[in-house]
Amino acid sequence: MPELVKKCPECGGINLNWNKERGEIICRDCGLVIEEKMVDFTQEWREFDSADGDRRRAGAPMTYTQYDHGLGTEVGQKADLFKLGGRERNKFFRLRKWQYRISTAIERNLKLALAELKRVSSFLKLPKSVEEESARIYTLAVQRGLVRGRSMESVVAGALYAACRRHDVPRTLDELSEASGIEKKEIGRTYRFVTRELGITILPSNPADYIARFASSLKLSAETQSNSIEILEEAQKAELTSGRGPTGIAAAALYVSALLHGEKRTQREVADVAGVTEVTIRNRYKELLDEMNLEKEIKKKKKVKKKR
DNA sequence: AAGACGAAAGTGGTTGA
DNA sequence: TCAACAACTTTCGTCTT
Repeated sequence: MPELVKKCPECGGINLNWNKERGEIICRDCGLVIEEKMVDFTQEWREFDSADGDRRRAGAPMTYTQYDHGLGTEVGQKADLFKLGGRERNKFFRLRKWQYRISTAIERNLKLALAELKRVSSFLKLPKSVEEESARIYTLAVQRGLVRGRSMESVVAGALYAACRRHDVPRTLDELSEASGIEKKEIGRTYRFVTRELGITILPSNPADYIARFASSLKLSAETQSNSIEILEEAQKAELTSGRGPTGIAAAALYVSALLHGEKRTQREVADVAGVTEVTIRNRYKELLDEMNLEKEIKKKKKVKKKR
């Protein structure tokens, strides 16, 4: 925490929280944001100049979730106006006008879009890193004019979806669709379009990334969860996973694992949280049984039950 | 009665000519 | 641009628990 502020000017509290990432100081008692866009005093761990090892930089940390990156400029201020002569004053107005024209269209769009983005992101409880990434993607998309002809919201949703995938915190299209109010296919379309145009490469999502979330909403034990990941790994070796929807595979692995651990969930329940149908689970489930020697274990379970 | 299973027909998207 | 194709869904009837 920099020396500048020690007490909250509003309530006098000393319980201040310095959010380095956003360059804000916030009073924990009254919630007042005391200082925004302040200089980040933490060191930059990159070497700028090999001649001296001095690491430094200046300026507020840049962020994409603020429409002007937190670095916006404005030509002149009203107060300066009175110091200028007629000619200078004309020049001043001209410059201001240009500045306004250039930036206003894109910025207004970004301002709205980022508000929407934050809304959806917080609805889905996405981490800050994903939010930043998607804001970056959206900004690029706007600059390339990719939003034209598409609704702003759908591009936002597409950017979020892409960011989720890149950060290995995949959300299903259904979830994104629910959070943003955009149709699933529309999101998928803009997602593909934007990533293609921007040359963003996305690895196919790993089913294991879904396990944790599905397991917790099904209230399954930790063992069941880790076991299902083992099942997934075997399935991947047996090449059961390529070309299939990752959610279906994750759901099936979880279903099998739950059976083996005596924490049975119905196919319906698993299907619902995974956003697939029972039929898909059945198909994957059957393949899993075929390829792995799980049949015996399942039968064992059944026998145990009969004895009781 | 509810859940599991499987067949058949339909949908949206990819691929290759 | 169109047709073939694979994955997935919807729907429905049957079997099992």
